[in-house]
Amino acid sequence: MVMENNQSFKEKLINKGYKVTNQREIILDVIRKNEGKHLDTEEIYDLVKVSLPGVGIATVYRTLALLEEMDIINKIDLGAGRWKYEIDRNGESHKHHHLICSVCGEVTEVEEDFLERLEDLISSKYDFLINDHSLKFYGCCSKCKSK
Amino acid sequence: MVMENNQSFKEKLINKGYKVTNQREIILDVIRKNEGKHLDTEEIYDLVKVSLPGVGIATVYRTLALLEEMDIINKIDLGAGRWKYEIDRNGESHKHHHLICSVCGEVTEVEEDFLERLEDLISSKYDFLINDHSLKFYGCCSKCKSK
DNA sequence: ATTCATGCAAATCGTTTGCAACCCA
DNA sequence: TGGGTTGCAAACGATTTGCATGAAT
Repeated sequence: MVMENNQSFKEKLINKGYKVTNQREIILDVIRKNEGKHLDTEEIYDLVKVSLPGVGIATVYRTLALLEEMDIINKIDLGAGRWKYEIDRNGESHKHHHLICSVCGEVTEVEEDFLERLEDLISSKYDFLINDHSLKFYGCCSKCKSK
Repeated sequence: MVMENNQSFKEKLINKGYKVTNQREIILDVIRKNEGKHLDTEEIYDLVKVSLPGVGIATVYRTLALLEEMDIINKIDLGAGRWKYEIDRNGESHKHHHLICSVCGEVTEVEEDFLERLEDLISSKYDFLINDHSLKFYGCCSKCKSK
């Protein structure tokens, strides 16, 4: 199968003493080719099975944990016990927020980050050192509104 | 045992054809008496067992779901798969944010709500009708910083 | 007496782990 | 060859459900 732009992934694996396997390449490929779709573990598993019918879900869980540890993907907490995976863009994952449609479940990214001043204010008022934040808006997306 | 200010709770139960039981009164009492402590299900269970040693955890789960359905408590999503319960204050539960200490797990409430202008901006730019939002800051609380 | 609620245990769901077989280096 | 990796099944923790018993009305 054809892989694109996974040279650094292979190198990272080798550098850490890990092995380059079909499963790992296909799982990362599925995440890359579905960027923006905010796949969860089960959805990734289903897509990987298309190329690799015999794959076990344990391998998917283990590979997602590995990719996260290697800072290749981020596990995004959508709240309500839901998670999604997305490609890490140089540690800038916290620099955007999510719009979560309560009707269809669609997740849209809001590229801006508006919270710096608010962080400063809270940080001093509550004497709390802020490392990260998570901001989600729940409601109804434009597609669902028009129905 | 002495219960305070649960008249409306009893009335609501009766109005809906539910029964007033010791378990239900004690569980609500525990949540009321620990407001601000952000108890999860297991912690509520442990506290209820003090007054009612034989209680089953299924009863706690069922009663929490009932209290939520009756708008007496809110289930607050703290992210990272963690939840807490708090007394419903007339649907104003979304008007505050949470500081979550990554070291000790302490949850502090930030009473202010700063997001109205941001909501307006996002709402028009993304054509997304916002019903609710969730904002969490992760970091290190003052107690843990000083250690 | 009737009906709903409870406690218990079994079932379920998503995730993790132990282990023998397997495969990449 | 040898150690990391896989698939499978069992284990796991949190939550839910079925059912007979027990309590509230």
